[in-house]
Amino acid sequence: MLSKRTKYGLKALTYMARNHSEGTVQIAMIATSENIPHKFLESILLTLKKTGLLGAKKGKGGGYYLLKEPAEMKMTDIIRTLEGPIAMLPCVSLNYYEKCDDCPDEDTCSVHKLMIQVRDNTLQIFRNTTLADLV
Amino acid sequence: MLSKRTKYGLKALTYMARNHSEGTVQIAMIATSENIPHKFLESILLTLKKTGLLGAKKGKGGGYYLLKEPAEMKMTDIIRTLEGPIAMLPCVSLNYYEKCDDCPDEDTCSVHKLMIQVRDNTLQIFRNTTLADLV
DNA sequence: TATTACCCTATAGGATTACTAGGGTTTAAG
DNA sequence: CTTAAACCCTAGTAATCCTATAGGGTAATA
Repeated sequence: MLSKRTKYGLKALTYMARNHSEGTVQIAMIATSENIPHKFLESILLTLKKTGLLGAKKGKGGGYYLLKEPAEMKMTDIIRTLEGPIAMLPCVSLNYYEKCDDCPDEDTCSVHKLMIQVRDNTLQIFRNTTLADLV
Repeated sequence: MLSKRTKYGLKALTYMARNHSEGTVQIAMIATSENIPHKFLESILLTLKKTGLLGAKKGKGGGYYLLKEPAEMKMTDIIRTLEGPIAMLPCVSLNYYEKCDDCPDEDTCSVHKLMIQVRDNTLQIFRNTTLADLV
């Protein structure tokens, strides 16, 4: 299951992509428009900024803005930033790999093989979808 | 992310499928062989029994056994029993549907559409994979 | 210089996860 | 018919994560 954090983040980014031409967007705008708790959204946009997906301008008339064209922003990057691993098991994660405690040998683990299939499939969708596709 | 509960359950079922010809299998056997905490596994097998995937025989010489041929046991059934919804959002779940609080209209929600894609893809894998494929 | 809007830390309440404890009940074997 | 094996069931618990809020600090602009 996706966390609300990720879902909210995606909705916020989509909102920004829709209003892309109009410069900066304020937290409050997005929050009310997309029904996201203000302070929660604030922390989400902050992490998106830290990972280089968003830029921000302080002071009056400030706000957040996309650092890349929507068509350049892949789902893989967004979701990994907000949610973490895309894989369903740590032992099949490309970016957050971790060995299983119980499994003596990954190559012969049947669950491992199955989850690699799922991961590859999901990854293909996320790689081929950009923010522009969501608008 | 899959819970350990689901992962352990899948491993246990696979173990049972491998030793399918030999009648009942005891919890202790599976637990030691697959490195699963005994009592935890007990509760997992219990729920698999309640949903009709496993049968059990009490008393000396008893144990658990598969109620269907491995080739008849679909991943969808197993995973839904142990993990719950397969979808990444409640609003795209077939079996555990729930409306989102924030979303006024699902049909125009971009995140919704994306997650339907992912669900359909994952579902196709799980529908076409049986316990026999894992052995 | 006042206001706006982002920036940052801390934390609280609730849910979920991964177990563990402790015993009850049924069944088959000796 | 007794005993021990093995499933059955109910609680509970420590740790972690999730969602969200509080409260103020800082930079920039009008």
